Amino acid sequence: MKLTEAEWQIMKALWAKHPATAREVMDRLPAGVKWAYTTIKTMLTRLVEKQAVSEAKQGNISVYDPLISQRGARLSAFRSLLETAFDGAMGPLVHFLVEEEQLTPKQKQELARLAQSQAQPKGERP
Amino acid sequence: MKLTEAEWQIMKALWAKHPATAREVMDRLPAGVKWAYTTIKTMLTRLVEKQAVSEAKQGNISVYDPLISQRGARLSAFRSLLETAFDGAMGPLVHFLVEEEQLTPKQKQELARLAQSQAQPKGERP
DNA sequence: GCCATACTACTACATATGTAGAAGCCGTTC
DNA sequence: GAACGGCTTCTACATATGTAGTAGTATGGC
Repeated sequence: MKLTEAEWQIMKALWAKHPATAREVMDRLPAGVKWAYTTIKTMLTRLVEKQAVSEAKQGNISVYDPLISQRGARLSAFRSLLETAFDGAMGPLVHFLVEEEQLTPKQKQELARLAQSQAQPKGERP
Repeated sequence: MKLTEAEWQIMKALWAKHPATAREVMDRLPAGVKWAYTTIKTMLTRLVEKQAVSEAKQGNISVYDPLISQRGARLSAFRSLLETAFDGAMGPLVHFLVEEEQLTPKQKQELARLAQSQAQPKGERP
């Protein structure tokens, strides 16, 4: 499920609160995003077509719900980046991440800590 | 410098060997990619317009060179993903990376190792 | 009952992206 | 010197994406 930039904005608003009406989505868009109400409707309609969002009518009002999770969306966005920009392999990305800046020392530490705890699970969990 | 999927293919071929003619680029595209020669030319022209690639004439033949590095392209693709899908923060991405699968245990170990070596620089640098 | 709202469906349109054909120019080969 | 093959520039066109207007319809307030 590949989302476009604009679709991400809508989805984020929906994930933040759902089910939600188009108007509610509108109210939750980041301050910078100033779209016409009908633009939001268009995006929502497209997302419904894509089956990223469900639409239910309450009376004549549409109420939307995400059908894909943020995690799922992140996963596919991430995989897509990995494919096109990093030869589809984690190796180059890990290298890039750690070597080529990006991380503050603190984040590096956290990363190291997390990675380690994952790499060597002591009392593993079912 | 935002590259599209197709443009990435071209750039990868160019990074692999450059300067290169359109035909050389064509020969270096991944096996799966079967584009008409003129398609490659179109992509190259667009990349030149975008200033991602330079074009020099040798006689009547165009020879292309990347103007942006793979590293640079990766960086901006990465940042773009971070922006749209991970709230622009490394935190969520690091969490995602480590928690939400993706890494083999081996990679996690490597990541931990790399991250640690970076996180605790002994003779630090200004 | 009538009006102002708010909502919906449909249509529109510019720009971006993927993909390629057509036509013309030039050097190599008989 | 005519034909062939390769290169170039232009043009084309479908689909995707971003963004929104218009017109019709239902609803709550007075």
